[in-house]
Amino acid sequence: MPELAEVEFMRRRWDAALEDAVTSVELHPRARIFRGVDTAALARGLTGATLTSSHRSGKQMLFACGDSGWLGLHLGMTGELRVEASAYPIDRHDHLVLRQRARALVFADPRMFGTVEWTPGTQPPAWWRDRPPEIMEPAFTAERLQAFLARRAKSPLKAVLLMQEMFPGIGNWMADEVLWRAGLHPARAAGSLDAVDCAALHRELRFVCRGALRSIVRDVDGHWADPPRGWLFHERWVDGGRCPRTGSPLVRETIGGRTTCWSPALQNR
DNA sequence: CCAATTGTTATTTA
DNA sequence: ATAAATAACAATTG
Repeated sequence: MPELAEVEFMRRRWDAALEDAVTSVELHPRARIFRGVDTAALARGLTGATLTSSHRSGKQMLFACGDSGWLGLHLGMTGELRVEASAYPIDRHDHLVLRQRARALVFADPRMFGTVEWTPGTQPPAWWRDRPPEIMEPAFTAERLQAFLARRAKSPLKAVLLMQEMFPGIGNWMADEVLWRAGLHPARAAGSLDAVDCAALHRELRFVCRGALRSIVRDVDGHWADPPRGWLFHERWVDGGRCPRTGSPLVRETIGGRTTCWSPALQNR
C-alpha cells in the first residue's frame, strides 16, 4: 500500500519514540521479513538503545539508534508502523515490537514483502549513502530525467516511473496520477518523449510528490488523509470511474505489468 | 476455486 | 550481453 507520502506518515508515527530507550525487543526470528538479517544481533543492538533520529528516502526508512546501530525498514506492499500502549500483546502479523517505558513500537506486515535490516555501529549503511535524489530536490533535473528515459527507450512510461533508482517513492497510484496530469499515455515508449513532453513529466512528478506530502501526511483519526479533491486517486478504483478533468470514462488495463488507470480522452500524447 | 491487491527481485525471454 | 517481460514471494478478500 504505502508510497512516498504514506511512508513519510509512518516514519513520523514512530517519531513519538525518539530520545526514549528501548527496554525490550520482540520478534519472530523465522519470519520471512527478516531474510538475511542477524536477528540476534538486531535484538541485542536495539535493547537498551535510544532512537535518536529517523530518516526517509523514497520508500526506505532508516532509524538511528544511538551509537548502537541503524534500523532500516521497508514496508513492502502491506507493511505499517504503529504506536501502541506499553502492554500491547504482539499479534499474528506483528514481526518486530520495540518496547519502551511509555509505548510499544510495532512493525506489522501480513504479506511480508517488506524488509528489516540492522547495521551495527555508528556509520550508516552503505546503501543509504548511495540513495538517488528525491524528486522534490533540485538535483532531480529534467536533464537527468530525459537521460534516464533514453536509456529505457522501449519501455512503457508506466513501467519506467515505477523504477525506484530514478523515481524514489513513486508507486502504482502516483505513477498513474503523474501520467494523467501530464496528459501522457501510460503505454507510450519512454524514449519517444520530446523536450516539451519531458518538461511536462518533470513538472507533474514534482507536483504530485509535493501535493501528496502536503495532504496525505496529515493525521485523520490515526490514519493518513486522502490526496486533494480532483485527483485521479479518488476515481481510479471506482467501477465506472470518470476522468476528473474531462468527465469521460476511465479505462483500467495492465500496462508495464501493473493495473493502470488512465483517461483516453485526456492522455492522448 | 479463481482473480485481485498502492512492491521488489529473480528468472526467463527476446 | 542487455533490455524487457514475467513469475515469484504471502496473505487476504471478493
